[in-house]
Amino acid sequence: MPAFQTSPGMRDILPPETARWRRLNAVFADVVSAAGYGQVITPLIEDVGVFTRIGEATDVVTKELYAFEDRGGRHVSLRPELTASVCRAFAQHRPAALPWKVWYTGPNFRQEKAQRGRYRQFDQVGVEVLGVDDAHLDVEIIALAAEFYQRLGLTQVTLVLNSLGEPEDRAAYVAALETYFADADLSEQSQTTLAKNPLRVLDSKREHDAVAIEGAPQISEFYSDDAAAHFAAVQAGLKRLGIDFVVEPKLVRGLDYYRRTIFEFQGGTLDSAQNALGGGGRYDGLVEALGGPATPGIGFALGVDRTLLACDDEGVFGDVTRPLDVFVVDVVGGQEAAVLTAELRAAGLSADRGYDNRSMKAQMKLANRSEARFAVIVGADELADGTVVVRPMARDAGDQQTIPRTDLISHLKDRS
RNA sequence: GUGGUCAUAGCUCAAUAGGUAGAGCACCAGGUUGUGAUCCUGGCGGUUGGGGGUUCAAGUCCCCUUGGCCACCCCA
Repeated sequence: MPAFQTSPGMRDILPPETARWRRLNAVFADVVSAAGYGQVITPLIEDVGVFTRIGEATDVVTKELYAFEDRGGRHVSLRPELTASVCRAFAQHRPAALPWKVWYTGPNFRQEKAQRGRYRQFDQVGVEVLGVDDAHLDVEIIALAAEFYQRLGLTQVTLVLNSLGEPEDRAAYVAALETYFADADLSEQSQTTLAKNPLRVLDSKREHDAVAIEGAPQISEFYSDDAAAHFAAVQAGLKRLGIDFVVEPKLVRGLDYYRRTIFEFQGGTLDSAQNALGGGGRYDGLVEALGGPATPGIGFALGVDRTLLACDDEGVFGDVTRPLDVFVVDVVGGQEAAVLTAELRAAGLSADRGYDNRSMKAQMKLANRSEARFAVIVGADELADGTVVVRPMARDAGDQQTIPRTDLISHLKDRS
């Protein structure tokens, strides 16, 4: 057993898996860049206050924060999510040109018990837009996420949609829920939840609570005219773009800052405990809560791990490793391989080589394992003649040939 | 955080009623002194997650601990 292993809930991501990560990020960057979004990179560590503002009734903040005091006595924390950091950055730098449309990718940290698709350090990709209240923006945001999934090849993704109404609507609804649930037959855990955040009771998966939740008042009964109109506009916009969705009145997302539009993408193949691939919503009060000007905002974050799991389950987005062009086999000491790989790489061809002056057989095995398209072989004869052997590695790619060493680059380029 | 379950070579797994750990894959080396992917032979490789206990004897029983997985919780 090794002396050290990754901490609980943490893990290494090694090749070839890392290639899939890069690919996923590249697809995401393509989608959002094409929509005018710029990348932001914010610190992993923030003043803990940045995160405590996102909700006193949120486990992410109250129980799972990696908070500590640094050597200067500052109370800081690893970020549990990125929306708060982006809003803090907005409040700090006050970009003048609105809307401010940004995207990001990176790790987040939550100290909860890990299981499949749920790690203490987990990556998200996401976008945030600040400064625009338009329902068309809600539609655009959702459409971007949908396009991302589509580009990956995922088909079993369900968009679940709801609106929490304006803050006053939400407050009125919460009050109504409190009254209703006070007399309802709830499980012990849900009664605890009720005291902290009545909305969250709707999320309970316990059978005990099913009847009570079924009969609970619906948020839609509390929408103001504006909220109802906004929600209707969002739905109409999605239909116009041919994006399927399901309105789920009981959808309440974890973070407390959401207002009006909220949405979640659920994978069809994952177990319910991890089926939330990603989600987001409108958070019109968050920038203000962080000391900035009153600014509407909306965004989403998508879990990279879970998205990759969903890709596995659907059998899409499989092998993304780029095959090598050339593997150089040098059985005359290794110096020739050093020169040849340098030349090949400079010419834009990918090239690897064998080391330790191993036998030709051993080096050919390496060439085979590397999945290179060609082996370039240099032995004593070739060295003396100023030639190289170019051997195609695929089964039906023809015979190897000996060519002048000076022709190697052009020869390979002709054959690719 | 609570509960359940599991933990044996790098990987996937075996090991009858407790008796001093095996296989496949992978890796390495050979198979007529230059050539891989098939095949054959051989080799390397484990103080059975860690610690303690019961026993003449424990991978196999008991306790503790660490970690994975699953459910709850929460969320991406």
